[in-house]
Amino acid sequence: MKKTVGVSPKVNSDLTAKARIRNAAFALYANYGEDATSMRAIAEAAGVTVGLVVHHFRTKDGLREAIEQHIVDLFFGAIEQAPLEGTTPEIAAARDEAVADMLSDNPAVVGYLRRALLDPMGHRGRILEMLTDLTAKQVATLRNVGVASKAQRDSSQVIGVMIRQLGQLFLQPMVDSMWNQLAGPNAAEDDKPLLVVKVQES
Amino acid sequence: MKKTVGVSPKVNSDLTAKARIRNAAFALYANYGEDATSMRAIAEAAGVTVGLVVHHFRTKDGLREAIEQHIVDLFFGAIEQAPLEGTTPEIAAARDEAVADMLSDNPAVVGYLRRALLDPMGHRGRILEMLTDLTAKQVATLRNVGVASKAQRDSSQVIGVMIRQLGQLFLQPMVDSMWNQLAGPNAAEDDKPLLVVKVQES
DNA sequence: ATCAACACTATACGAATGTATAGCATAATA
DNA sequence: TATTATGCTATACATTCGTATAGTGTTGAT
Repeated sequence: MKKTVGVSPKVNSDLTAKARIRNAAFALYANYGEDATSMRAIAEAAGVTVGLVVHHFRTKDGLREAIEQHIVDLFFGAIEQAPLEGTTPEIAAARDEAVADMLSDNPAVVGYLRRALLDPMGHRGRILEMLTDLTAKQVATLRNVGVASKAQRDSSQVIGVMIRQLGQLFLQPMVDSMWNQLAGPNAAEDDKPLLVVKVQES
Repeated sequence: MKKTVGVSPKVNSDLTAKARIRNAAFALYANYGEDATSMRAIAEAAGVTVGLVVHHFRTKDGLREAIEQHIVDLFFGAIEQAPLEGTTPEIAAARDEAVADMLSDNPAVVGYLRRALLDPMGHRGRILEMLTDLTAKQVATLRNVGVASKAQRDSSQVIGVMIRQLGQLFLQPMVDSMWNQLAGPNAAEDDKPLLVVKVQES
């Protein structure tokens, strides 16, 4: 395997064709959805032919698996690099911020997850399970080091983390769209109402 | 394996074929999305042939327009029948409840709107604009009768109404899915964390 | 230098899609 | 009763889809 230690993953031209294909498909899926994205559109966006897409990923299912694994890697990388020092809320805040930074660096993640998670039952992939598992393992790890608050049940805390980090991102487009229609495009951004999404113990 | 989604055949049996087709398409779109639903699947679910679908709605776009108009009618009908008596918060509560009842009677509305509203950019229909308009007009009407609270700006209140009524419905499946995976299918439902979605003045 | 593995293109095929058209039966209208 | 409109079926067509296959050039190990 050819290594791609170009250290600049943003520059697409330095990437292997396989990575370029995955990135192109990722962006298209995030913007238009998997159903509305053809293999030919992916190939064209990546600057290759359809045959090469099939060669590297075999099927469209394989392509989605690669994309979803990539998303999990991004989450893992973000959480991993958050520092483990300070008080419990400080640690939680640091982890939340690391993930928030990753999401803002990779907008396709938000778009893809919004589409995948709004359809939790019928979705063909397993990205929600994978991310829930990842978050649960992280919470468990923190607990074992004695960091996390033990006041909440495990499940509640995991759900809280996911919803806090993703819920707002999913609903915000709806708020923005309505705000644009109601207040006009040149209204003061400061007046836009603030969206609050959280979960609380029942 | 032929599975009927959403619509009970009893209610369906004395409807016109045109209404049956719209209802079938509505339920399928809500469950699987428009892209994943073929005209032939709609025809089969409605017990007719493809030709009749085309005969009544011309194109797939026409079918979506009919569905979205039907949704607006359902909202309008629900709001219209809410009583205009009592204190301001009582009126607001009555309207919220009327809409909540309608949504619980028509689960396809929730499913359809979840898909349409979480995908505000790529969506081909105009259902978000239509519903925002409808809600805005309702708020204006109440204001003219001197009912609504004037503390909030118009836009904020409209967005608040929409988000309160729909936001939770959209995110709840994600919470449920995670709760199932983390706590198991036979965990006490009472322990499931509560989802909170709201907007506040900035 | 040879040979095998790999990256990649080109073309083709069957299935499924949205839509168009022609025809049939029944009910309304004259 | 004759005619016209309407609800509906059946079939066909062009396009697009995912995927399979065969082939070309290039790289890397022996």
